Amino acid sequence: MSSQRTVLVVEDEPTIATAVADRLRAEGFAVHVADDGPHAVEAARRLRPDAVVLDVMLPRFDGLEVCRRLQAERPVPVLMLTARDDETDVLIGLAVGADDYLTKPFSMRELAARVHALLRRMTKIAAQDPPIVLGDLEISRAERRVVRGGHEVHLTPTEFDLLVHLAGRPRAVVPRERLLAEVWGWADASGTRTVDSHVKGLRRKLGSDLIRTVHGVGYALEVGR
Amino acid sequence: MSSQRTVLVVEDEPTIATAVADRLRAEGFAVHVADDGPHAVEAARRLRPDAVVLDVMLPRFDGLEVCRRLQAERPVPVLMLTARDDETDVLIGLAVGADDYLTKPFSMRELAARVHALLRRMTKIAAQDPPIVLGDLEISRAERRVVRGGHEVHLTPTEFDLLVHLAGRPRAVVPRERLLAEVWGWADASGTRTVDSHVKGLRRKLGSDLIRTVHGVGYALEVGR
DNA sequence: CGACATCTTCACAATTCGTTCACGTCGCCG
DNA sequence: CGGCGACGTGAACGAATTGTGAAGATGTCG
Repeated sequence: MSSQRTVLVVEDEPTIATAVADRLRAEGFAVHVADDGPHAVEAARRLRPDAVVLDVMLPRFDGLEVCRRLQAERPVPVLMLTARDDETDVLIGLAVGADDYLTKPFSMRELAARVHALLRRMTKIAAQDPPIVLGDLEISRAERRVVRGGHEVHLTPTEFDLLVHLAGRPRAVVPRERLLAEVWGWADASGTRTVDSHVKGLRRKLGSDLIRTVHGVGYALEVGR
Repeated sequence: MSSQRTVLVVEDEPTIATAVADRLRAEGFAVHVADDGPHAVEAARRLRPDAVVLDVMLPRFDGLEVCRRLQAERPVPVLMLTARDDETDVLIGLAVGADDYLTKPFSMRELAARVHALLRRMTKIAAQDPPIVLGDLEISRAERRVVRGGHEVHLTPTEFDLLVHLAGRPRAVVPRERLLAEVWGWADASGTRTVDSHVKGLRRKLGSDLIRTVHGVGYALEVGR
């Protein structure tokens, strides 16, 4: 249950990156490092880290842009590293969704403390974010776990996101296009069977009665009120 | 938020469209862009967005016309973008069902704030679009389900859409030409028996007393008040 | 590197749906 | 009352949509 937390460090300066990564690993985190904007967004998408440590100055596109994109895809706590004590950076950073900031130079001790604080704060918020209970189906978004009929079911990340989106409007039909947009971030909905594939997975794991298909439109979650 | 919100942006100017879309994505919305009137109506039908950001000036037919058609199909909050501070536009916009408006030039920040406000307001007012209840007939558009006399009846997509359009004006005669236009999107109403065919299906499934034929004109839903 | 998990696509089968056709019936009008 | 056009109906065809198993690609982890 208290599974290891994952932190994504986005920093192009190898010296700093290594130092930060080592310290956070010593604190018990699983750490991944990305060295520019595109890599960071990419890595976050795959990794779904519990927190991101983000340098403002980066190759390709900067930390602010990264932050904006991360928040657009999935809310994630961000600790921003600013080079100078420039209030502008800080304000902009907070505007695009950063949750805390640290001015270089900073001590590793302080960094670790901030990351811990960030995660504590976030898990508190997540804990207030109540599980979705629909009949005999229970979805905990904070823990990303699903229970049906009393026992836990393992879902892949995509399956989980899909289920959450369907559960957001219980019994209502969610168009495939909309699922593609919200879960996958795709604009083009033609010629792909991805949604169907994952619905198949959900039905296999959760029972074939859970998801109703509405021909020509989309899918709907069928649950007791 | 329980589930991500989808916004449809209707704007033919690529620069503005991109800027608006990016900002809204950064705010956590799933965004789709349509670049003219027909595309907008089409996209809204498939996507069922939670809100629409709509430019008044558009190719093919203008924003007001789009707004009118959207409201005719399904109530959806609309934020209208007007080029100049012309009160006429604003008044007409509000008349055809827009819920708020913004005069160009506007800041992205303001746009985002308006969209958020729109959704907050709307979710409070209409938690869900309520089912249509007509005598012993119950139609849930969100679930795309129909119940008559207490038990559920399965309708095909076209049958369902047809029924909804008839139920939109209970007891009134809806001309076939109008049905063809609204349900099928056909301009040409001659030489086809498609409407009749689907009315047949509805009568078979829901009872022959439900739909009255008005010779030479169209059909009407006959239901208790 | 090799085992494993995940995501997406592909090809094929099964199902569902839409439209038209042919023909019988009905209603309006002179 | 007779005719003509509109409507009802069942069948049937093709088209579109979905279910499904498996393969390929990619990435993760030890």
